[in-house]
Amino acid sequence: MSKEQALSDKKIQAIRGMNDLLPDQSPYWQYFEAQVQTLMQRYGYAEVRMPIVEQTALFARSIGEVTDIVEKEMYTFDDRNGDSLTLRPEGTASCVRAAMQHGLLHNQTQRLWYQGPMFRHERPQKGRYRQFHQVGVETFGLEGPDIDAELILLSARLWKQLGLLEHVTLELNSLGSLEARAAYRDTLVAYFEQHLDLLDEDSRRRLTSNPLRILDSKNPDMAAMLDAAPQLMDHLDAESREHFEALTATLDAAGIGYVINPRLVRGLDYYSRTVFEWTTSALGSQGTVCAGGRYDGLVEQLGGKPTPAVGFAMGIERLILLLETLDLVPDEATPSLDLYLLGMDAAASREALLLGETLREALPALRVQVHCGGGSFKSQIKKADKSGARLALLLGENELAEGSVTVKFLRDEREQCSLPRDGLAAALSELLNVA
RNA sequence: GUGGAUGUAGCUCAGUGGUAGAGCCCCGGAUUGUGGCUCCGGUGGUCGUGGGUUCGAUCCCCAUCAUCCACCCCA
Repeated sequence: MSKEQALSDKKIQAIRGMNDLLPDQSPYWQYFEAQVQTLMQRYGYAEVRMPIVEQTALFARSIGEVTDIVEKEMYTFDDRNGDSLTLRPEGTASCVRAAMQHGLLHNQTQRLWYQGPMFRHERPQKGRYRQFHQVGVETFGLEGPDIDAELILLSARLWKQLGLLEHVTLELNSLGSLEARAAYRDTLVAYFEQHLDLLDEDSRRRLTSNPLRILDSKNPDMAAMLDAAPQLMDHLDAESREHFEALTATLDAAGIGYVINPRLVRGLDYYSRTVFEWTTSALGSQGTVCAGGRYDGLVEQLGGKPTPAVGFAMGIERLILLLETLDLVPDEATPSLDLYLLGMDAAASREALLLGETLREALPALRVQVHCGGGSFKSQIKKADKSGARLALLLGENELAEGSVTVKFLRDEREQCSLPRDGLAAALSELLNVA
């Protein structure tokens, strides 16, 4: 079978690892996004929105040429003029680019956030998709540990709001300054080279690409050797140590629990000093729900003035999965109808449609659905019930003749009643307690 | 990229080498203008796709695509 034939015969479906968000799920997302938006406003962070596509070089230069993300996970293609473009695999690089390009970093500090889709060509799995969504938070121009602490407090407040705080763990580490990190890296590589025979295949590969990540290995055969490896914490420069100690002291004072994980190494090259991760054990192997750190060198690396920066990103799919798993989405997050209007015949149906408009005009908070598509009276009432509405408003010949509506209580044991259409809004407002 | 499991109705799943079933959903009826419960009836499937073996394949074999789980990676 030719490729063309295969394409034409095949049902068209979504790209692997890229999901549709359907009506039963969208309320969860709206709930989460609303929580995030108000939280950011409460901390004085401003939203930015960047394009989904950037020049490939932006990611290669920021994330690191030899990381897995850049080497084999990016959606990269040529634009019609031959430029190499890439669907963003993460948001920080774009955000830095945007902030630099528009002078947001010129002698000022910034607290920014964004959200949107990211793209990585990985094998899909629970909590890991090729198009996934992140909320990113980035701050610029602030070098002290106070802003590191603020970001962690902000994220902790979000977990608290969502009811997740007791289900996630904060892991902390410091990578030291870029210089200290580079020196430690050399020490570590030297150590591993002495124990080459103990390294598994993956780790040998990482010896040249990202030796720090070997520390993170799950291979039990390597555990003893890794335990004996030189510790990052012992190789911190004095300033980084001070920075880290100030951060933990602030977290202690704020009552935020954490675990210092000397093996916590973020995968992206641009991190230095503080790195942290919020993890959960409730999601299987993709347990990192939020992660970030300091990247003081990145702005300069991308051609800007040296600018301290810290940020983090949350994985929205993972957080929503967690909220679902733990049944933490409140019922109010799924909005239900107040009224379902229906008419017995064509004339009454048209009247119902118009009455719906009148009521929405008078009571903006009212949630009203008008039956469309005809059908028997009985089937229309069934639909009213299924809609979840609290009341059904029935219109028929009698109601049209006397200018009334029949109000049927769908959720209460209460006799239906007749109300005049004059002043109906006021009567319903009282009945439903809706403004 | 590697390993394993699974693809049958819109959904959740039975099933057999002789071209298919249940429950839920949906539609209609029992109830001339009244939902939820009950009863009766009905719509709906190229058994993921392509090929092979066979008189005959949804079932056996191969390939492919998709989903899930783990590795890897990471949010």
